[in-house]
Formats: sequence, C-alpha cells, structure tokens
Amino acid sequence: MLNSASEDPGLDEAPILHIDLDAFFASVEILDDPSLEGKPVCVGGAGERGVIASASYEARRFGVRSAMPSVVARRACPDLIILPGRFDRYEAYSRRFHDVVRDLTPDFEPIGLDEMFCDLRSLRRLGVRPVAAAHELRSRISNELALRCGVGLGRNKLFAKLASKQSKPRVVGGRLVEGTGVFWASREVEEKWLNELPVRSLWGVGPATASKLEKLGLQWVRDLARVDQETLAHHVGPSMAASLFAYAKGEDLREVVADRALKSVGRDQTFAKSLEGIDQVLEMSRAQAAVVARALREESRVARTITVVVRFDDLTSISRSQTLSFGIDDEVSIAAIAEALLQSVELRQAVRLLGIHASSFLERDKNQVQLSFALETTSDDPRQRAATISRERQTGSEALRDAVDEVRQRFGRAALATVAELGEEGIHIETQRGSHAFGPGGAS
DNA sequence: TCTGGGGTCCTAGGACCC
DNA sequence: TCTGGGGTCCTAGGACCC
Repeated sequence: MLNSASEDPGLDEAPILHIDLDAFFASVEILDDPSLEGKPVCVGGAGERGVIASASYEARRFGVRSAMPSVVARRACPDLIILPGRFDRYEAYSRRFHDVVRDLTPDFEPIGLDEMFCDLRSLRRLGVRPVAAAHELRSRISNELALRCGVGLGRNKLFAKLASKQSKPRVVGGRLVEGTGVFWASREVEEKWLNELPVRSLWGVGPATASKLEKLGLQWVRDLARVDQETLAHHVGPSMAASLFAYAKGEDLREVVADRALKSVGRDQTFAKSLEGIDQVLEMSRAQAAVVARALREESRVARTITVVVRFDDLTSISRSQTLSFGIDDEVSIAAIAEALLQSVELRQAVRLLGIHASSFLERDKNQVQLSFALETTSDDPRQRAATISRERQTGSEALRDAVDEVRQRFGRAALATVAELGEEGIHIETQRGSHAFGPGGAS
C-alpha cells in the first residue's frame, strides 16, 4: 500500500521525522498581504539576473520552480508577482516553527529556515507514536502559524526526507493535487523507492554528480547496488561513494544533530550592472565588510579567516583567503584584509558577483586580543584600565598591520601598490606569480 | 532559460613538524 | 647526505543543500 500514513508504526520503524513548510517565503508574503491569495506569487530577484527562491502553488501550476531564473519564470507566467523577500520576517516565522517542534522534542536539526529533521527516539518512554506526533505537529503549525507543511517518517534521514516529499501537494497537468500531509515509508515503500527512484533524488546528488553517474551507466538508485565502491570512489570521491553505496541499500548513518555550530558567515552580492575596476570593487567590499562584521558580533564570534570571492561576467569564480593568528569582528579589520586580498586579484573582466566570508571562528573570550581586553576591564584602577586598553588596541592594530603585510608578501608587494605610491616611471616587481610591470597607468 | 544568497562539506596539494 | 611517512593546517576550487 503506497499511502501508508494511516498505518501506525512504532518508534523502531519510524524514528526519524522530516518536516518541511509548503512554499515557505511565498506563503508568509500571502499571510501578510491577503490580497495575494490565489495569485501566482514568488519571492526572488526580479531583475535580469534574479532567480526564484520560493514559488506559491498557484505559480507552480505554470511551471515556475525555485532556483529558476526570473526571466524564465516570467516567460512561463506573465502575471507572476515577484516580491523581493523580507528575510527578517521569514526568520521570525522560522523561530516560531522551531518553538512548536521544540514542544515535541529538543532533538531537531534545522535545514535552512523551513525544514528540519527530528529524532523521535528520546520520546519512547512517553509512549509517543510517530504518526500521531506528525499529525499533531501539522495541526499546531496550521493553527498557530497558519502555514501548511508536509511530514515524512522513516527509518533514517534518507527515507524520512523522501517521505515528506511524497506527502506534499503536487502539480499534475497544470492542476494542483492535494498531498497526504503525513507519509510513512514502510518497508514495502522503501523497497519500491530503491527500485524506482533516479540517483538524482538522493541527498548529495546534484546535476554534476548525476551526470558523472550517468556516464557510468548509473541512472537509477538500483544501479548503484551493482557497482563496487572502489570504482565509484574513483569517479566521485571516497566520501560520496560511501554514501551512495549505503543509500542504495537503504542505509543511512547520518544522525540528527541538534544545535549544529555555525561555521561561517558571509555576504555575497550579484550586481544588476557588473562592477568595473578596482575602485568600484573596493567600495563595495567595504560595505560588505560592515555587514559581515555585524553578523559576527550578532553571533558573538570572532573569525580568523577572511575569504573574498569574485565572479566575473563569464561566470568563472576565484577566491582568495587569509588566516590570521587571531580573530576579528570589526569592519575596519575585515575591510583591510579583504582589500589586500582583492588587490591581488587580476580583474580581467567586469565583476558580476563579489563576496566576503568569515570563518575559523574562535569564541570571543578565547581570542587573545579580546581576552586581555576582558581581563583588564576587571581591574579596579581606572588608570591601569586605560593603559591596558590602549596597549591592547595598539597590539590589535599592529597585528592587523602584520596580517595585511603578510597578504602583500604572499601575492607580491605589487598587490598593494597604488598609483599614488608609484613613481612617474613606474616600477618593475618580481612576484611568485611572475614579473609584472606597474606604472601610473596601472598594471601592464 | 541561463542561472541568487545563505550556508555546509569534500578534495587535493603544499608547507611544516615530528 | 638523502630519505620516509603521518598528522595538521592552510588555500583554492567545486558541489551540494534550501
């Protein structure tokens, strides 16, 4: 029986729950503006370079999908309403979503703002039944958030995720067909899926891996069970091979990890009109550095590694990164490192996307510069306090100068040469990347 | 039709240490 | 003098998730 949601498995058969809000961003927009009800609504970038982030089911009837370029979406649905997105609002709804789930169990792992896995096993002694818990979650989210969702239950993450997808409404021949809302992947369903699903439906298999697998004659999940893991590893790497091999047998050892630590924050921007020249790039990077700095402070983190990303008009990207011996969280420091890194990039084309990322976090109070700063503030003597503050500030700025110097050194002193620094005749510099002549007209 | 922005993880090579 | 292998860190790039 395909729709086995009416059956009532125990926790051993359905320990993992996956829950996914329907058309999340678009649904929040419709809740906040009921005049949008029943209309094809999307959230995404409306410009020439925009893509759809979330599409209402009304929009999906026209073939509009998330990740679709907005130009394409509008062609498919000329009346499409594309809204810019209000992520603070979505985050607020997401927190309420988490609160509802937390009432059931603390063992949940968010995936993005609108979905999560739950491990129900800690609820055993409460006598919780998975299907009943799933229905309870759905009705609370409907009543308290006015949002709809799909819930999947299975033996592991693999099947729980496939099951929630199965539970969802879908468009068939331009018509919307209601989903079951809750779906449990029984043993019979597992077997059917492993026999019938394409490799592309597996977690971690995107366009690139699917195409590699297809060249090996592996189009279906069932095909994966026939190859040996070493052959697979040769083409997709050992880690992917191990996952795929396990998935093909219905095995998935991934645990539900609650409270996953944040590992990086960043700001990327694609520009409607590409940036031309280093001045525009640096101006934009300073604004991005301020955004990244604010995000770090909101998370109470300091970062040791700063990465800049540049995507050119031909869609090729390059990145440059620098790891410091200490952590930073202020825009001046981040901007200084980013600038030194960006100066080392040859701007061979206009810049379509620019990004700054911060990673290798330290706890704020484990950062050496910050640590001594914290210690001195405990001092009762105001003069000693002031002295220590200025000493620490000095230490911080010296350390930053050293770091910038290090970037210069890595990429060659030329990396930071500006026209103002150069003489009339220009200079000739040997770098690790070959020799470059620099003059008042710029690099040649 | 032509590809965003928030992230995570993996891989490979080089530097460095023992 | 020339050589090894393992571990860890850093860098750059790529793929994937929503």
